[in-house]
Amino acid sequence: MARPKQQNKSAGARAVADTGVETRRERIIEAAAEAFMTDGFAATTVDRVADILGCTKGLIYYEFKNKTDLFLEIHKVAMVANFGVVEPISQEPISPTDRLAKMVLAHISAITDRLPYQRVSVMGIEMQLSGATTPEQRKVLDEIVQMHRDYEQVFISVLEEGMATGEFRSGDARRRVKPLLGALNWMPMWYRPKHHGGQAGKKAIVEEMLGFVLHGVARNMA
Amino acid sequence: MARPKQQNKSAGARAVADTGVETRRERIIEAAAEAFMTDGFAATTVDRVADILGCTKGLIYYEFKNKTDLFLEIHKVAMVANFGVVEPISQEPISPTDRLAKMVLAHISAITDRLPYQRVSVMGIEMQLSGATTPEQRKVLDEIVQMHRDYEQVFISVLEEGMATGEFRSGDARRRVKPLLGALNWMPMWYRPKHHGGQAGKKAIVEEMLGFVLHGVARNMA
DNA sequence: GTCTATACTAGGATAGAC
DNA sequence: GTCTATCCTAGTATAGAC
Repeated sequence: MARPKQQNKSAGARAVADTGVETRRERIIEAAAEAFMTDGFAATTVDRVADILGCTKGLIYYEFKNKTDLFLEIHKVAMVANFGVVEPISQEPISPTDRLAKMVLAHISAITDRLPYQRVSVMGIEMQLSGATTPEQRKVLDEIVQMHRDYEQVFISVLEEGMATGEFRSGDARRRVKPLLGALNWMPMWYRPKHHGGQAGKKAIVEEMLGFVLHGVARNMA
Repeated sequence: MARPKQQNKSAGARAVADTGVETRRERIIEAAAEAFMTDGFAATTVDRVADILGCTKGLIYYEFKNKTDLFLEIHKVAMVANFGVVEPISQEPISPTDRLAKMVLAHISAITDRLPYQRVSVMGIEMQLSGATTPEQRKVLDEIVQMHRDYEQVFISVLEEGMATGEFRSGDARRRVKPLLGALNWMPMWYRPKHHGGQAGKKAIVEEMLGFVLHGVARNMA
C-alpha cells in the first residue's frame, strides 16, 4: 500500500490515466469517480471512497477540503479530457462530415475509456449539489458549466460549416446539436463493457452509433 | 422555523392520472417529482417535499411507508404514462417510418408534458438507490426495469420492421435503438420551457429532433 | 503523512396529541 | 386525517495520536 508520494501541486484537471504515474490525489479522484458513479453525490460516503482506495477518510480530508470539492474535480477532469481530444480534431482541414465522424469517435472513446468519470459527468452537477455550495465552489461550478457550453459549441461549429457546404441538411445547428450529443451522452447510462461483448461488441456498437448520427445530420435523401 | 401549512390544491394542471381529479396521494407524488427532479433522491428531504406540498412530513409518512417507496412510485408513473401513449401507436397499420415518427412525437410530448417525472425517470434508479432496498422494493424495482425493457422493445420492433421493408437501412436494431432513445431521453436534461421560447420554440425543437432521428435510421443516401 | 476517535448535525422515521 | 415533538442513525468534518 505504501507508495511514493509525489505531490501534484498544480493539480489543474489533467486526464488521470495519461501518464502512468498516479499521484495520491489522482488515485483519490479515481476512487471517488467509481463511488459517485454508482451511488450519486449525496449517497456516496467519504468512508466508501476511502474503502475503495484502501485507506481511511482522514487521508481524503487531508487532500481535499470536502466532498463537494472532490466531486467538482471529477467533473473538471472529465470535461478537460473530452475537450482535449475533440477540440483539436475540430480544427483539422478535412470535410465537415469527416471531421464530425472523427469527433464522434473520439467522444465515444473518451466515454468508454473513462466510464466512471463520464457517468458522473452526465448525471448533472447542479442537480446533485442542490445549491449547497460556497461562493468558491460556485465559481468552479460556473467554470465547468462554461466548459460544457464550449464543448457543445465545437460541435455546433462543425454542424454550421457542414450546413454551409451543403453536406448536412440545413437547419438550426444550436438545436440539432442536442439530439446529436444526446445520442452520444446517453451511452454511459447503458453501456457496460462486460454485457456488450467486449472489444468486438464495442466495435459494432460504435459503428451503429456513428452511422446514426452521421445520417442524422445528413442531407435529405430523395 | 415554522413551516407554512396551507393547502395547495391547485398544484398545477399536470394531474397524475388523466382524470383531472387529484387524490392526495397523487399530489404528494407530484410534489416529490418536483423535488427529486432538482435535487436527486438522496439530497431530497421529506421535509422539502412537504414544503412544496404545503404540509408536514407526517402526512407523507401517513401515505407512504418511506422515501424509497415514494421515489419508486414516480418512476412507475412516468413509465406507465410513456408506455401508455407510445405502445398503441406501435400497433397502427401505417408504414414503419410514419409509425416511428408518431411514436417519437408522442414520446417527446410525454417528456415535455411531465418534465419533472421524466427527469427523475431519466436520472437512473439503481444509481440513486444504491442497493439500500428491501426485498419488497427490489421487486418493484425489477418491475420498473422490465417496463423500460418493454418500452425499448416497442421501438426495436418498429426498427426491425422498417429494416425489413427497406425503409430503414439495415443493421442491428437492438444497437441502433440506443442512440435513438438517447437523442430523445437526453431532452429532460437540457429542455427548459422558459429558456426555449415557449410554444414556438418548442415546435422548432421538436422538428429538429424528429428530423434527426428519422434521418438517423433512414436508408443510405446516394 | 496516515490513522483513530469523536463532535456535531441533518434528516429519516415514529409515537402520540388533537 | 394531519401535525408536533422527538428519537436515533448515519455521515461530514476535525483534532490529535503516532
